[in-house]
Amino acid sequence: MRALGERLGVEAMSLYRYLPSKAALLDAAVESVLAGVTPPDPADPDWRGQVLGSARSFRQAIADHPRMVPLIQARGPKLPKLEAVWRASHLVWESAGADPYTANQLQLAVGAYVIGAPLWEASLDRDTADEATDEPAVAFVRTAEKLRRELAFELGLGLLLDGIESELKRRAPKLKCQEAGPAPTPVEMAS
Amino acid sequence: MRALGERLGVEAMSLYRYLPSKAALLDAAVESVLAGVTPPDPADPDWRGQVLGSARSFRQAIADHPRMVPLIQARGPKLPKLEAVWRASHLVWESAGADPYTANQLQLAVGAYVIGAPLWEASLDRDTADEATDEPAVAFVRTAEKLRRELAFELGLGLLLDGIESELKRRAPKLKCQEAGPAPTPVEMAS
DNA sequence: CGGTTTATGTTTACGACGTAATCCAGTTTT
DNA sequence: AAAACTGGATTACGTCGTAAACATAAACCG
Repeated sequence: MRALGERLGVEAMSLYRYLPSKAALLDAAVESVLAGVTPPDPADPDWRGQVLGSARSFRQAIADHPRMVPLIQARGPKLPKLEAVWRASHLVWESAGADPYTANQLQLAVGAYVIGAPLWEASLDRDTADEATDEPAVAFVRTAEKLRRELAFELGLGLLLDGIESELKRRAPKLKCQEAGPAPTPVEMAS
Repeated sequence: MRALGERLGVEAMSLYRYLPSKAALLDAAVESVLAGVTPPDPADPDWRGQVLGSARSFRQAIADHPRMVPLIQARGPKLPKLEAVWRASHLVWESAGADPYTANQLQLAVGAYVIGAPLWEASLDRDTADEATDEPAVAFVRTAEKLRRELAFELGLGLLLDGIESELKRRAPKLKCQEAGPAPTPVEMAS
C-alpha cells in the first residue's frame, strides 16, 4: 500500500478513499486479469472448438500476468468468472453426448488440465521471466521457451480431447452411427 | 513464528537456534511433504504404469497436505524432488519411442496435468475441507467429493495417455510393427 | 575440583506491514 | 454565507520476521 501510494504520488492512506481494503484491490486486479477469459461459444457446432477457444483464452490471461497466479489460485473457484466458464463448459459435454455424471467427470479432468497447466507453467517462468534484459540472445531463448510451452499446452490438450473423443464414441456408439434412439443407459448416480 | 513457538511451549526467538529463517522452515516442510513422491520406476516394462505410479504418488502427497500448495507452487521447479521426477519421466518418453523433442513436449503436457491438476483441486477444497465436522452427512459428502475428484483425475490422465499412445503409434508405426529399423526422421530442433 | 566452552532460551528492539481515527484545505451545493 | 462533500495528510496501533544482546544450565577438560 505504501509503495503503491508512492508510485501514484500520494500517501498510502489516501488509497483508502477509493478502496475499502487491500483485499478489495487484489480482488479487482484479479477480476480485471480474468476479464479476457471467454466461456465456450455455444454457436460453435464443434465441441472441440468450443473447449479449445475457452481454454486458450484462459491460458492467455495467465500467460499475460504470471505474477497474478498466486492471487488467482488463492481465490480459486469462488471467482465468478471461472464459475461461469465452468458451468458453460459442463453444458458442452452434455451436448457432446455425455450423461450428466460423465460430463462432470470430463469437466473436472479437462478443467484440471486447462487451469492447472498454466498455473504450473507460470511458476516455471516466474524466476527468470520478470527481469528484463537487453541481451538479444537471452530474450530470444525466452520467447522460444514460451512458444515451446504453448505448443506443449496445445499438444496435451489436443491429445486429451482425442482421448475424450474416442471414449465418447465408445460409450455412445449408437448416437454417433444412426443419430437417433435414446441414450444407451448411462451410468446412474445421485448428483 | 511466535505462534509456533507458543505451540512448542517456547519463546519465538528460540526457534532460531534451529532454523536460520522462516523460509528455511517452510522449505523443510515442503521437502517433507514431497518425500513420498516416487519417480517413475524403470523396472516397470509398461510406460503407462510408470507414469501412472509417479503421478498417483504426487497427487497423493498434495491431497494429504492441501495447505502446502501455495508453498509448493511458490518454490515451483526449483524443488529438487520435482526436478528429479521430471528428468526421470523424460526418459520414460524416450524409452517409449519418442524422439527427444517430442519427449520434451509430452513431458511438459503430462507434467502440466499431473502437477497442475492437484494444485487446482486443492484450491477447490481449501475453503471447506479444513474445518472438521461431527455431522456424519457432511463428512460423507466430503469424502464422496474427494473420491469423485480422484476418479476424475484418473480418468483424465488415462484419456491423456490414451491420446499419447495413439499419437506415438501414429508417429513411429514401424517401431511398433516390426520392432526394428531406425527412427523415422523425427523433427529436428536445437535443444 | 574450577574454569571454560557449548547448548538452549529469554528479552528487548527495529523496521515494514495493513489500517483505524482524526484532522485539514479546497470545492461544491443549498 | 453556511453547510456538506471530496481528496488528501498525519499519527498511531497491532502484527510480523528477526537482529543483538543477555542469561543459565549442561558438558567438557586440565
